[in-house]
Amino acid sequence: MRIGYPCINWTLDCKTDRTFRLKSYSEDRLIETVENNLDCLLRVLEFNVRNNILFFRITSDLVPFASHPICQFRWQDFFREKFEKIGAFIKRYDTRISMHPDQFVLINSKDKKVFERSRRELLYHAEVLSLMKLDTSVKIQIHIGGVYKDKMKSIERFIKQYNRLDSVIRKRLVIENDDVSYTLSDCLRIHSRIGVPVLFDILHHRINSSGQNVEDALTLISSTWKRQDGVPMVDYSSQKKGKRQGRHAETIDMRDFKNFLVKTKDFDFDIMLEIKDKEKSALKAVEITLSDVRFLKIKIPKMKKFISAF
DNA sequence: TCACGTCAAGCAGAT
DNA sequence: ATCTGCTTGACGTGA
Repeated sequence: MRIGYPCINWTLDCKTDRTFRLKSYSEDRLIETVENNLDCLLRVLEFNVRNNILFFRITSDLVPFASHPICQFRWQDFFREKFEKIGAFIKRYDTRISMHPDQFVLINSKDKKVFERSRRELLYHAEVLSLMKLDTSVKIQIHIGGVYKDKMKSIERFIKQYNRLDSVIRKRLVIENDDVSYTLSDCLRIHSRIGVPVLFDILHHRINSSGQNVEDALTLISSTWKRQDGVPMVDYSSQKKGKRQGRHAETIDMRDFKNFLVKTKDFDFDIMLEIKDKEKSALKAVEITLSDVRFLKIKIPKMKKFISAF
């Protein structure tokens, strides 16, 4: 099991998701921003390895406007070596990477233009991971999309339009149950048709449940991940107390987390902590898994000492 | 230096 | 009809 957090590290004094306004787009601006984001990404990954955090979600904002028509610059060629260097670091320390395109990516949209924009955005995500030379266990997670007042038709449209996606996208795509529309059972039904692995989101399952307990859910999703997909990925977060359902907590609820670890001790998976304070909660989670013999299945870096990445 | 209006993209649910 | 949340505030103009 690896423990991770998404996109942002608050401890370091750099950002991996710096951006700018579309109106201020220029090649110089793009180069400057991407250079900053990639350099920072390597620093974040090194911070993570030093702290036994071997799972990390890379931000979709790494290359601003990458899938927008305004971007004609070949950032792939310009930054090829930097991407390779980051990828080498990731592989060397056996870090698991994921990406999560944002809410505008909709495979099952009724609007051809929305589907085409989504395809281009997914291609950008797949390109980033290919440039890092990462294998197909490195996944891009998306939700099923909109319901458009007819869930059955929208699921069929998802399947049809999924099959039109480029193979570089399909081999990395995984689907995740969401908090309002598509449940775990909906995702499993889609898996049975097209074989796409299912990522299990604990909090979404609590809010928008299809009835399974956590153990049964993990059994079900585990069989959707094949050898080339790596171990299953799970999104974990605590509900923010007294707030609207689905809001993420400020920091990890250690009692709830320990309960979860005990319940799931017989499964192997990588866990993404979707919690506001990011690496702080990940550090707490790593600490408990390393200090309590009941949870000793956590992965630690292959090499104790490592050469500085920068 | 700082306040604050606005930012590529879509949907669903709340107000 | 309009606003908010989503994985996350922060860019950039004007004073």
